[in-house]
Amino acid sequence: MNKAERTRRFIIEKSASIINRKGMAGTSLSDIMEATKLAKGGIYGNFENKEEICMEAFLYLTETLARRLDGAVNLGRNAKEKFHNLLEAYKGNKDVEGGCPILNFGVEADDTHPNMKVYVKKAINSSQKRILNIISDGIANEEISSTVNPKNFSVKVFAMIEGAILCRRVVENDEQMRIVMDSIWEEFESFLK
Amino acid sequence: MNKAERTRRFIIEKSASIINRKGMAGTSLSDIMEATKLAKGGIYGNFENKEEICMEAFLYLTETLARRLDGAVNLGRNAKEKFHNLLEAYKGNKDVEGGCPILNFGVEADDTHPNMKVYVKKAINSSQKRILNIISDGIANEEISSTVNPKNFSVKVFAMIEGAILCRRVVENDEQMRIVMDSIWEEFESFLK
DNA sequence: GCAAAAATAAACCATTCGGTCTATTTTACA
DNA sequence: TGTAAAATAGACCGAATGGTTTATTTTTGC
Repeated sequence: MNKAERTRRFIIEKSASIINRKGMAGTSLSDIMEATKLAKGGIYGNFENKEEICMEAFLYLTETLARRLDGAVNLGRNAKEKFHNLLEAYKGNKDVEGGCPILNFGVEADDTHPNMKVYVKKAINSSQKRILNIISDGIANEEISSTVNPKNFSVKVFAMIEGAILCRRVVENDEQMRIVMDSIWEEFESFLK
Repeated sequence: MNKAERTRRFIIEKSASIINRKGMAGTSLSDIMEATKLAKGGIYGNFENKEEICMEAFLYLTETLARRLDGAVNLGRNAKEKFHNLLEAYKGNKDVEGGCPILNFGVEADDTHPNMKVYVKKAINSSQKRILNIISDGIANEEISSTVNPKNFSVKVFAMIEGAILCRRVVENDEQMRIVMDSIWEEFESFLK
């Protein structure tokens, strides 16, 4: 990684949580300048424009999150453990400043940033696939009842988690998140053979 | 309603869907001027600042939505019909331009607009209460099994719906919304005596 | 360690931002 | 219908916006 790549990376890392919190429109170049302690030249020498920084910030945030979730899942030795670890990882993810990037960028991008929307779409897909794979594998090795529809379940669980994240952030307490997660887990356990 | 009140109302109605789509930070005064065909003086004579317009726009959007949902619910003669009507009303709510204001304003407000966050919090509460009341009443008149926890169910259903709205808007098709709604309905039916 | 290349600081740009002010028009009421 | 009050248009404001350019500094490879 040469200097340019390192600086680019540095700018993304420093900007990502600001953009995640304040939004794309709400984050100004001076915010980014302050966070990186770089002058405009230093930033625009590495990026085309603000939009490019936002794009990269989103990818960085989702990749970081994906790594964490995948890491948790992979610690499980079977579907039950994997799914449990995934829920716990989501619950404990408060430290990603600003909340879920899929939620934040998705809401802002849907009407105004078609390019960003494509990235968010992919991130939603990956998130649902992570759940789906656990279920499908669980069915394949006869851990989970084959009557379960993995696609439907993964769509539903993902929606519930995103909704719960919204509520946790706005209402400012964990009760609703706990209720939702407990409910997901209860349903999952009923699938186990 | 005198002229000032009418103009104020007019500005809110014209601005609301723009702010819902582009966000508070993403909506400029010139956007509002263009939508209302008013000059700055005409706008600032009726509002203190942009934030006040955003606040009122949110209230207008949520009140409009609440009226529609309540209207649908009240057409039902029992818990089953009421809940069915509510789900259908949510499904058909695509015409509120920009999607659910709770989602849009909630995501933008959570880190940056504490006053707005209070309003969103109240709107979440009302939405959950609408669901909760249907269930509680259904239990009271022995239509729904008393083993159901109305609070937990309403929290869960609300989270699922908001998550589904996000997915519908980003992924740009109704499949996930349909899956989520079908799943909610299936669970609800299992509660009926 | 030196020269070429890459990266950065900072002055600069036009434009837009939210917001104010005053002159004029419109409304409302007697 | 005349007049006082309310409402609006539009010029104006300074600050901040995203973005460009140029001169300087820092890296890099020999």
